[in-house]
Amino acid sequence: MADIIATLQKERDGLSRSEQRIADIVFEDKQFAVNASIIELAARADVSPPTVTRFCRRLGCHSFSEFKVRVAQSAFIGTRYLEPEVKVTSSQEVIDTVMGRAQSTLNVLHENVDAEVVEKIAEQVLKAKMIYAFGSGGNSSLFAHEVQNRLFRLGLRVTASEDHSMQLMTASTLGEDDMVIGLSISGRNREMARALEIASGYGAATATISKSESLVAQASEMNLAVDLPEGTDVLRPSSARYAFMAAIDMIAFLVAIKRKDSAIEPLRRIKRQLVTFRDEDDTQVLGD
Amino acid sequence: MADIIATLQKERDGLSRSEQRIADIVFEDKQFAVNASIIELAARADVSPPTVTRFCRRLGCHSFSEFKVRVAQSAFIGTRYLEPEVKVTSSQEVIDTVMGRAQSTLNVLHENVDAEVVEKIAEQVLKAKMIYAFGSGGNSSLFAHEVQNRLFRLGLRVTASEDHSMQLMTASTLGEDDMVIGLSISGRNREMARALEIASGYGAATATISKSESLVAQASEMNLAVDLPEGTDVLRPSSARYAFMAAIDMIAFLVAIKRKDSAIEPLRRIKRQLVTFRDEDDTQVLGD
DNA sequence: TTCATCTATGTAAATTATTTTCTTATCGAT
DNA sequence: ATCGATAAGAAAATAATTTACATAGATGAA
Repeated sequence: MADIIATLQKERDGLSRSEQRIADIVFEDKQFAVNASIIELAARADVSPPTVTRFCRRLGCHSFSEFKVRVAQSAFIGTRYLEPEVKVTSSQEVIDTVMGRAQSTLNVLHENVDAEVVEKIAEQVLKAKMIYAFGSGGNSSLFAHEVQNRLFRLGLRVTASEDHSMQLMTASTLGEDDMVIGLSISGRNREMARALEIASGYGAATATISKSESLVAQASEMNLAVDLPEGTDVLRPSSARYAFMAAIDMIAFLVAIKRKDSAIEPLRRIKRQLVTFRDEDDTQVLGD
Repeated sequence: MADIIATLQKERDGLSRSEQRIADIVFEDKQFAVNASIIELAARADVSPPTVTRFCRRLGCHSFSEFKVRVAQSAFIGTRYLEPEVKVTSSQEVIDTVMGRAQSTLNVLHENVDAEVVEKIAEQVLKAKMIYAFGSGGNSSLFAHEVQNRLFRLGLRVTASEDHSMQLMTASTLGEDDMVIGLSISGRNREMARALEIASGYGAATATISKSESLVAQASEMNLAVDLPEGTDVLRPSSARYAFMAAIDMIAFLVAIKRKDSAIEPLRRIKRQLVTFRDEDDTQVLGD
C-alpha cells in the first residue's frame, strides 16, 4: 500500500502539462481533491474528465475513486512536508508537520524496502561471531549505537564506533568471522567506504544502510537502501532518521525471530537485572 | 470533523438491523468498504443500495462517497499491529509489522500529544543558557544524545549524559539559567527522578519526555507525555522509540522556528564545514 | 382486535458520475 | 512537409448513486 502522495511527487515532472495541473491541485488542496467529483476536479484543473481518469491510471490506480481513497488514506495531515518550503508557525502545525513527515517517510521506506536484502543481512548477522557498527556525525553515529543497543540484547557480540580512525584501524584487524554494518544517511562518508573496503579485503562480511548507489553503498556487499528526498530547508530536521530507525528495527526483529531460543535468555536476564534493581514491578519491559 | 470509525462504534447500537449489518462489514473489512461500490457493499450486507445511502446520511455524511473518504481518512491503518501477539515469520511480515507498529505508535502520539506542553518546553529551551539532556539505558540514553544532536545544530549549548552519577553530580551544580531534559521510556528511573528534583531545587528548569504520571514525570515541571501500550513479547523491539524520536523532533523543530535567525548561521557553518571537507556537492544536507 | 401510524426497507426511475471510444490537435524528428 | 507519437477533448456508453415512491411489518391506542 504505497503512499500516493509520495508517488505523485516523485512522478510529477514526468506528467503531461494537463496532468501536472491536476497534480498541483491535488497537492495544494487535498480536502477538495478528495471530496470533488471527477467533473469538478477536471473543471478546476481546466481539463476534461477523461484526462483525470488517465491521470489516475498513470499513478497506478484503477479508477478515479480508487485514487480518491488512496489520497484520503495517505495520512494527509502532514503531507505538506513534501513541499520544500512550508510556513509553519504554531506549535500545532509543528506537531502536524513532524508527524506527517515521519509517517510519509516510513511509507516511502515501506514501499521501497527490499525484503531479500533484509533477509540476507539478518542471516549474516546470525553467522557473524562479532559485529561492528560504524556511523559518524550526529545522526548516523546515533544509529550505530542503536544497532549495538538492539543486537546486544539478543546475546550477540557487537560494538559501535563513531570514530573514523578507530573504524579504519578496527577494519584492518577483522577476518572471516566478523561483520561490519555501516550506517550513513548521505552515503558520502568516504572514510567509512574505505573502512568497509578494508574489512571486506580481509574477508569480513559488510552490510550498509544507506542511499542506494552511494559511495558507502557501493563499498559493501549488501546495502539496505534508504532513499528519501531531503528538502533544502536547513531548519528541517532530517526525517530520514525514522527510516533508519525502522531499517534497523527490521533487521533486529528478524534476527530476534530467527534465533528466538537463544535470544530469549539474554533478554530475560537483562530484564531481571533491571527489575530487581529498580523495583519489583515485573511488567516493565526492558524499558529505558 | 470526528473520526468516522469512532462515530460508527458509538452509534452502532442505535442503528436499524440492516444498518448494523453494514456497520459490521465496514468494521471488519475496511479495506473492502473503502474500495467497494455502493452496490457491492449493499450486496455483501444483503441490503439495497438506498439503505447504504441512508446509513451514510445517518452517520453525518452527505453521500456514500463522502463516507468512503471519511473511512479512508480515519487512521485505521495499523491498529492491529498494536495488539500484543502477532505471529510473524517471513521477512516481509517482519517488515510489515515493524512498519505497522511504527505508524500506529506515531498515530497514538499524534492524537495525544499536548501542543501546549511542547510549546512550553520549547520556550524554556530558548531561555536556558545551558541544557543538560539526561537518559540512561540503551534506549533513553540514545535519545539524550539525540537531544544534544538536534539542539547543538541550532547554536544552543547542550550536553548529554547517560551516567547516573554524573547526572546527580551535575544536577547539584545547576542554577536558574540551566535546564534539564530528562528522557525515560518507562518513567521508572529513580536516579533520574532524583537528579531532576535536585536540579529543580537549585532553580534549574526541568522538562521530561516520559510516561505521564510516572516517577520521572512527577519529578519535573513539564512532562511531554508519551504513553504507549508495550506488549509483553520480549522479542518485540519497543516501538516507543519512534514516539520519542518524534517528541524530540517536535521540540527541536519548534525551537528552530522560534529562533530562526540565530539558528541559520550555525547550521550554515556546519553545512559548509561538511561540504568542504567531504566533497563539493552543495546539495548535501547536514547528512550524517 | 383492529385500525392508524410510523419506521424500515425495497423497487424502479431519474440523475449523476465515470469510463470508453473515437477523433482531432500538437509537437518533434526525419 | 510528412510521418508518427503523444496529448487531450467530445460524445457515447456504461456504471454508480440518489430520489421518489411503494409496501411490509411493527407499534400502540381505541
